[in-house]
Amino acid sequence: MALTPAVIAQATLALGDREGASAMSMRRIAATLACDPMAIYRHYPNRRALLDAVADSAVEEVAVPAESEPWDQRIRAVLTGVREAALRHPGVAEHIASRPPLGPAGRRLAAAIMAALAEAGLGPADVVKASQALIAYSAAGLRMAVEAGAPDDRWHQVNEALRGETPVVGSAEQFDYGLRLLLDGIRATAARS
Amino acid sequence: MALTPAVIAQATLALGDREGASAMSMRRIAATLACDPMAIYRHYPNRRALLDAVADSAVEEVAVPAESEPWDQRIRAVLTGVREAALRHPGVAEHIASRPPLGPAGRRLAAAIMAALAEAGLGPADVVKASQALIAYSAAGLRMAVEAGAPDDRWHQVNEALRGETPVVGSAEQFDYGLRLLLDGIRATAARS
DNA sequence: ACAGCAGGGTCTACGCTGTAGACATGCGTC
DNA sequence: GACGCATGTCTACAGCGTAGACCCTGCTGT
Repeated sequence: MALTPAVIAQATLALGDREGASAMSMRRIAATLACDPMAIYRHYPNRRALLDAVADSAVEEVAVPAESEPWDQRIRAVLTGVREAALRHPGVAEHIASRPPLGPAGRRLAAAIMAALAEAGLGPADVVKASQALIAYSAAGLRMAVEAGAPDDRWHQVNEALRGETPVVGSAEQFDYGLRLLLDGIRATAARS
Repeated sequence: MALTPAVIAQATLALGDREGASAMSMRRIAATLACDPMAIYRHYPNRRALLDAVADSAVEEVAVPAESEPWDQRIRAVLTGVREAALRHPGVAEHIASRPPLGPAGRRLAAAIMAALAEAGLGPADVVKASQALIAYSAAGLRMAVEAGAPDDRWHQVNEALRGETPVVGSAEQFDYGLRLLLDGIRATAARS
């Protein structure tokens, strides 16, 4: 298997899926590729650049919703799509949540969100700010979901502390609730202007 | 200076203020305390527990707003207070944003938020979910603010990409905008029920 | 056909990390 | 005085990202 950026990224993604984020060290990645760790640096300048590429490739799975759908449905589709794609690849989920959507797939989705916000009636400045708020919220929710999975994590402890019904921290219901709050707020803001 | 948990935490906080998050390694902390790195483990089980304590001590600076104020003002006061306290201590800011408010200071503030949400008219289950949404959003905004400070960071690059006016990613205005969206959403939800 | 060059893979090594485990020291109690 | 316990010290381990030098291989210019 020839060593190319795409091959490295795909192997890294698979390794992260199998063994989690901490397994994605340069040495472990190289081991699965049966090459020297330093060989990877011929294709990526550093580890962070590689993880950026891996994160973007995971986000590629998310479909851009049709423009015929209402703007709020489109935003929900994109953000829950990213969330689900990230949770399908827990190894890179935290990295996805940590960085702006600068890869091609990420930019495509960010553009879809901003288009939907413009359609909602927000001005250009508000579109940027609202999209940042949506992305920030989603990133944090994703991060919580990933961390609440590890039993030794503090978020997991919070879940146990307020046990009584189903886990709340990091759950899809929790995520959706906050997303609704934001969309309600956007609707109100758009109506005011 | 006798080595106690409080002394260690305070020295760590000061070190982080001076030299940033990456300086807060066990060895560097021990160096400023003029003790062996392993001595710290007599007072904290591991590095994470120490950072938790440091984070909580930074949050202690935030005042709980008077109950006479309207509920939304109280929430804004707490969250912007935490944000400003964290930015005053950039070394632990990211750690504050990464973990639930489990220390005494953090729990006090979380309780204030939940009380305000109850006063807004939310039911018990919604209080929990809305508070999680607020905390998640604030954590992400804080994280962005910290990272957008480093010139090599990707969020910083996003700022430069959409330059045209003042920086938006991680700014206080940006944070406040999203917070208003959430509070508007909470108001709408409370009104519906 | 042959020299030269560049791209890609390998090897070694540096400085750093968190922390386990054994050892030393000093102090309060019986 | 003897013990035990808390505290600090030392060494060592397994791992990390990656800089810098080296080598091989295949293509290009003449």
